[in-house]
Amino acid sequence: MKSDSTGSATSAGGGGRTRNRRGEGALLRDEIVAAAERLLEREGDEEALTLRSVAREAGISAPSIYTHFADREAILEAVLDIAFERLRRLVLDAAEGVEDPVERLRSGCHAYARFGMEEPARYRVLFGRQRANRPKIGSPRDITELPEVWRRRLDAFMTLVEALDGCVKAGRSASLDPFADATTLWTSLHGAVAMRQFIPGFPLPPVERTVDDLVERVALIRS
Amino acid sequence: MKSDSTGSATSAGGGGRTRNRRGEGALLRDEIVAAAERLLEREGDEEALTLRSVAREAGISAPSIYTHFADREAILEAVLDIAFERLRRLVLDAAEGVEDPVERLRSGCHAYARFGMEEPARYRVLFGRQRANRPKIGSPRDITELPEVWRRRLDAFMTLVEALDGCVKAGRSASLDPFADATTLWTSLHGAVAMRQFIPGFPLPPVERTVDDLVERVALIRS
DNA sequence: TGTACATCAGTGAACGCGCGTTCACTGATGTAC
DNA sequence: TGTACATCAGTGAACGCGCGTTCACTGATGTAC
Repeated sequence: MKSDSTGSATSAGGGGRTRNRRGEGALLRDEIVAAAERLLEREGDEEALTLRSVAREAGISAPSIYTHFADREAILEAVLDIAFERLRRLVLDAAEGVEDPVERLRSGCHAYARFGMEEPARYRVLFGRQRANRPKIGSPRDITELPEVWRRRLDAFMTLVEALDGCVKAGRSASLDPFADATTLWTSLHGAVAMRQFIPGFPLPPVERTVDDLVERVALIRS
Repeated sequence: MKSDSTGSATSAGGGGRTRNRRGEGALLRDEIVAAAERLLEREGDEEALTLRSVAREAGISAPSIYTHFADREAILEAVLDIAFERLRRLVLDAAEGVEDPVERLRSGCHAYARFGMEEPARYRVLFGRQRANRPKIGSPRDITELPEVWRRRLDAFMTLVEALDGCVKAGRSASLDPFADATTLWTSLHGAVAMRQFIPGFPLPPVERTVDDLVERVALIRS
């Protein structure tokens, strides 16, 4: 019951997992990441991802991790990668193919909020407590000066900026500064999602309604 | 340099602190809380407040804490108390005495955001990672059903609701649902503050401008 | 005024825990000859 | 086809660390008589 070395998660009982064949050692990397993802979803908290807990969940010994990851931080990095790739995909897919610029913006915003509500642990990995490697730069002039890791994370955000631009160009938004208004819209969406995660018992309106209100009002959509 | 028992923080050098006189033992409670506050501000992270680190900062031995606090959690509770009392005061003071309802709302919102920007660690204690004792209730009908600890925390928020109500009654806001719109305004302020803390290098507009935009647009102020 | 004693404020040593990481190893598997 | 050997995938034991908490204690200080 309190065994440390044997995680009962993957193959449980008897002999434990069978090791990979020669030349297929790299497969374990994926198993480790999958275990970390499982743990994250189950515990809902990045802090639950210790090197040892991940190893336990994957059904391997702790030192085995080091064949595939430099240290604990590298595992978190991999989880982070997955999270923002997923957010990117969801937002891009939602906007893709939607012709009407306002609907395009709305659709992207709803996808963003839905991700936050339905995959709260992953969302928090992206935008919860700040990680070690946040940008140290003082005040970049524009988004392209941000470090690579941040640009990738903000890909989804850039979709919103472009969508709002589209609304302005089509005369559907009265925004005088689409970039600034897109950032405000984005941080407002973040607040809507984060607070709903934080105080689940609080009588906030359904997130869909708040998203609609925010898009219309913050992005100055003409009705 | 790596002494554990002697924190060099308060009285440093020679004999260490002088113990309180008989009957004045309760004074240590305040010293402990003050040490926790100092640590919080210096480290910027609630997690830095371990029972031992607080004791070190206060210049006392770890077990001495137990005379005044049941456990580590109780120290955090005290820090939380301070944080939301401070937020309450700032927002109430900002709104107090301002006659014009729109200005009253604006003033309260700016105070909220200023608190978040100027005392980020304290703000995060209030609205960062969720604590153990968040409300377990399902879906309260209104705010008065929330547990005491949450009602106190949301006192500042209620000021915003009332201020928005004032705007509506004065015909200065077109809001049809002041409570819902106040919550949206609040979570948007939270997002604006939280994201600025999270990505300090990102070229977001000055928070004051975003706050003004949010008040005007989300609260549907007539201009 | 003197003294025995209770109380109070606080300490030092120790506990068991889970953590990240290192190290020497084991045993199966493929390969060169 | 047989065999010695290198390589690969992964393990078990151990390390030092800081943590929260417990326990028996110490020494100064006020108080009862």
